[in-house]
Amino acid sequence: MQESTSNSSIKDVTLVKKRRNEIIQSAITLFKQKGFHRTTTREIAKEAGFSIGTLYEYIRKKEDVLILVYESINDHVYQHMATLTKKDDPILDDLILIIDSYYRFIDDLQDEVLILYQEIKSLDKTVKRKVFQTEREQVLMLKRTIMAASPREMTTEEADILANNIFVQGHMWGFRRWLLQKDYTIDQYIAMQTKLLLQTIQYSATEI
Amino acid sequence: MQESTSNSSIKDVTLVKKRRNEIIQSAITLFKQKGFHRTTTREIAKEAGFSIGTLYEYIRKKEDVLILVYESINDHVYQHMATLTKKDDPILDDLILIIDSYYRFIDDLQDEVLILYQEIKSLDKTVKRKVFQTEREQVLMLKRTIMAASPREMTTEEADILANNIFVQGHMWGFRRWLLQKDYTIDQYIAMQTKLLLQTIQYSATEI
Amino acid sequence: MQESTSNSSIKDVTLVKKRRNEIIQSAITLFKQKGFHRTTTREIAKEAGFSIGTLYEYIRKKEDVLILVYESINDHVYQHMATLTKKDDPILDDLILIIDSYYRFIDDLQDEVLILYQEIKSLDKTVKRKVFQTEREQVLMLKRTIMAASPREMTTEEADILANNIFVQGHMWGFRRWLLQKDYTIDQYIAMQTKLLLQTIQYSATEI
Amino acid sequence: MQESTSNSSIKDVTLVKKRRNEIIQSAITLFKQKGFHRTTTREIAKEAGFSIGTLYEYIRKKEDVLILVYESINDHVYQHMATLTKKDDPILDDLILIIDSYYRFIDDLQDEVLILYQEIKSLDKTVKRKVFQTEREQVLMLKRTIMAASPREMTTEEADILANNIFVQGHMWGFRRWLLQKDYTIDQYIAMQTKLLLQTIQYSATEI
DNA sequence: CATGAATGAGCGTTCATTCAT
DNA sequence: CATGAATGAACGCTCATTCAT
Repeated sequence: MQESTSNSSIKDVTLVKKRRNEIIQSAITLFKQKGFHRTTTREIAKEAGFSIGTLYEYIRKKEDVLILVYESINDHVYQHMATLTKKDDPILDDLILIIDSYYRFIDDLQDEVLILYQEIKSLDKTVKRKVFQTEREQVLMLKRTIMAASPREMTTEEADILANNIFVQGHMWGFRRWLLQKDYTIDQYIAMQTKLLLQTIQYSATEI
Repeated sequence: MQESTSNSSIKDVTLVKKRRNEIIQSAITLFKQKGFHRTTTREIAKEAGFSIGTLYEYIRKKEDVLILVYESINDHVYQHMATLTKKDDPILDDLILIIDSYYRFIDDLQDEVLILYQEIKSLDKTVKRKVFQTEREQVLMLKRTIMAASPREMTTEEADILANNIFVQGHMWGFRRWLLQKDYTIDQYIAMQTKLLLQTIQYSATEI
Repeated sequence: MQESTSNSSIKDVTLVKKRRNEIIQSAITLFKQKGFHRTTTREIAKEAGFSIGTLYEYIRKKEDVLILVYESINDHVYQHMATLTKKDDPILDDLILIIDSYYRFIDDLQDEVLILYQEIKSLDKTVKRKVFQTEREQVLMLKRTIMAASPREMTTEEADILANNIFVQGHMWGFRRWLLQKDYTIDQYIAMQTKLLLQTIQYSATEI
Repeated sequence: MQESTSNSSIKDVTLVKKRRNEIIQSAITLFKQKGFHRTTTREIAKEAGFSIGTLYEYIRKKEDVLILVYESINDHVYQHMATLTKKDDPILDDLILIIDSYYRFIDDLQDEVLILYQEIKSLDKTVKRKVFQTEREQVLMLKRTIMAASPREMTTEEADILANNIFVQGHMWGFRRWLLQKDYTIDQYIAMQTKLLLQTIQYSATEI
């Protein structure tokens, strides 16, 4: 999935991978604190432990750092969702576990998800589209699991909106903290959202 | 509610109000297009129709513009929610109308809401807290309406999570467009989310 | 003739003219010493007596300075040639005076002409073409005068090559100094070149 | 003639010669396209087929490349002129052939001569003087031939200025292309300049 | 001898902010 | 009150040069 900013003046491929990971980690640390625009390339280099010149041996423009960061976080989240939903004939208990695991995963990655949301406008169109596509695929995986795990017949539209809601409510836990994390622990939040979901799934669709 | 960046070298209070509104409108126009960081103070002044010198008679720093914009959008959204939920003994149909009106309102203000989400990290702590507080109050108003309108007994936690979900799912319509607006019209989205809510509300809480 | 880099963020037109002249004079001083590439924008600003920020209120890019310098020198030289050759029915003595005046003028502008020759490759295509055109026009004016002043019939090709030679031999005095200024004073150089020209002009063209 | 930047960390003399020639050819190729300042040392090394580290085994500074190039072109042009003018008792026809051959030679080396003219300011004083000296010697050889070949008595000053004119008019063909190569082919240019020269040489010097 | 990753001084350029008019 | 010319710190980025391997 990840191919990224391919061009680098450095020939040693494993070194490129290593250095770019250092760049990504440093950038995430700084972007969490001050965002992309308030972080300077010199700060990224310093945090990564090398000089500004070295930084530019591994990227072409500052925006490339943002792209690397996006691809990294995006990949990370995507891989997790793919692993969670890869089971062939999921039952309701599987779905419950998936949601639990997904929400706890996002809880760990709160700041990274915040970055995804806040700097997307600064991204190049191509990368933006790629990020969007990855998100759509995650929702799709969730939707398939929901339909398979549901004890009752369910329209594809209904499953779709449920998948979207679960997906974004995960993100919401991270980036609307002040709204939620004062009143709930992650356990409570998961319990509440799961309960709501189950009510919906088990409710006979004909009754409305 | 709005008092903000009180310091201005200008004495005429109505003039200050007028000029600041011009600044806010110009800034929103520009922030929608290029975001806060890519918009220059010169551009804001030009868009507002006066000189850079004049701009600085009504603000102290560029960040003040962001604060003015935040307070304005925040006020706007808050006022709408307050109006929607001010009815004394709401029934279920009132709640349905409120959600409908709220989602359509957010649909109109998509770009403004995007600004709220994207530049919040750049804000001063005090202002940030104020923005958070306003959001909490909106959720609170929604929660009260849900509890009052619900045909069955409902725990305060259940109403709270429902209110939060509705609130953020409104925002989500705007800032996760690529995920939703390809597959749904605003009418369909409202219909789906309302249906889900009603299933939940009408479902007997004891059955789980 | 001169219109140049028209765009400036400064509104006061006479101030723009004044500042740009200061930029041109400073740049010429520095380009004489170290050439365009070795001169920094900060040096140009400092030499002109203002800050780097102010410099960039009057130009958009460093290359604009080179363009301004080119247009200025070019204009200057062109105007001189135009004035020299504007007489209606020149006789041989007029031509001799023109050459004398032209060579002395170039002698004064030695360093400026050197700049014209040495940085032309760095110029934008449009400006380059304009410079070339101005040179062609100067040669044309010289050619017309030669034909009019010649005591004998002369083909247009002959006059053309003579005009070209005079024109470039003027420049040559300036930028091939080491070749000439060790052996000749400007007076001697003019005398020699004039003598050669007269020999050619007076020689009956049929005899070859 | 060529000894140049003697300092190299490499001991094998023939290897040094080989590598430096590769450097010179690569540099000339690149300087023709983008000039000295816009060409990077990395590009020179790459074009020459070795690494940047290796390049710096054979030069000390980037300017050394310019020196090598200058010496090479200069040598080349000098050798040609020396060969052309080595005949012992030249007659007028020899002179005509020399000029023809010289102009055609310069025509082939147009871009190289342009380099000579455009970057001379960047050169170290010692090298500059050497280049100048080489040029003076070329003019001198031409001058001797003119005097020997002339059918009439000629003052040394007259021969000197003629030699200078021929020499620079050759260069002029190359670096003032736009002025000449629109209107003349190289054949026509040579014919015209030769005709002018012959008129001058054959004209009885006493008649003025 | 050859390599190429690392360095950092220094470049061109921007733009928030000031202040004399 | 309004103006806009002036400022300079600070940014993103380049590239000649070095040196460990």
